Amino acid sequence: MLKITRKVEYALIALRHLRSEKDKSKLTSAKEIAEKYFIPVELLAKTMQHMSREGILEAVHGPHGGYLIKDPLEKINLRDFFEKMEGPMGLMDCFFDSDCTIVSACNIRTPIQRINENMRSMFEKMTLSEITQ
Amino acid sequence: MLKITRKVEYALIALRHLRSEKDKSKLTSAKEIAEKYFIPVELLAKTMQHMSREGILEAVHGPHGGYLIKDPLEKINLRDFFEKMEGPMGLMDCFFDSDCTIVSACNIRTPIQRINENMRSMFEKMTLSEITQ
DNA sequence: TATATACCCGATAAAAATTGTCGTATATAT
DNA sequence: ATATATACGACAATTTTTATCGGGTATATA
Repeated sequence: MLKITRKVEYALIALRHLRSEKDKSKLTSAKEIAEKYFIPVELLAKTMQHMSREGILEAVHGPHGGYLIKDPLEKINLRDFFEKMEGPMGLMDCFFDSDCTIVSACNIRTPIQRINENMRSMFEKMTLSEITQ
Repeated sequence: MLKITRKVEYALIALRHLRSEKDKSKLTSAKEIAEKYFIPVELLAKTMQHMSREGILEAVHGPHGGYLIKDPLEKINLRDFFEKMEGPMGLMDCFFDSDCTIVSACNIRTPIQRINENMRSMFEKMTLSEITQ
């Protein structure tokens, strides 16, 4: 309950690793990171591909290729990051799918929504750079 | 991701219902609430039993029995409530289980823990009464 | 230009967690 | 006595998460 997914976890590990690279222009491959942190290669690869699609990382193909952090992590807040990786964030499903049979009778939608906003705004105030340092 | 469980959801629905009962000494059965909100009876029953074990509700056996809110909901904060219902709250498993193979190499434990504390303290500032009104 | 390396991505399989059901027991009002 | 309601462990079904597989494309280098 209230947990982040492995995908997000792996993404953070990768970012943190890339960030702590002294030479900021050094490329690091998914394989390299996966091995270092004992993460399934394929899965980490996909995760990094995802970040690259979202413009968080920059990818370079071919031998000696790999990834690079694109924009300063200070610029990306945690809410945006989580939602880029996992879609809209909500304590309950009913905020995205609408196929909830209870919905009409539901008596907690509004209050939950309030908490949700609190949570979103909390994450909005934190940036990726705070997690990766 | 970052979702509450149905169990907690059902618990909140039940609390909200009990709370809005005009006659504060009126008992309401699990069956009654389950039918009103289209929740599986057995599941809601268990959830209410759980709340009763935790001292949130008071149970009365036998015909015309049911549940009653025990102490004012203002007194219970959301962190306590969530943790009573679902165990310790943490963004990642590594804060409870210690059987994470990465742990020694993990580079994000500390920062994640910081966010975790933020989240816990956010929920600590809200009480059950805010959700159920 | 052949080859090896690395990114890219959809489909699918395996594992885990959540959600729901069942059977049985206990308490109590009528 | 009986019907109603809570109590609870064990199990089954479902859903979600996690991981793997098989095929692609790009590019450095020999």
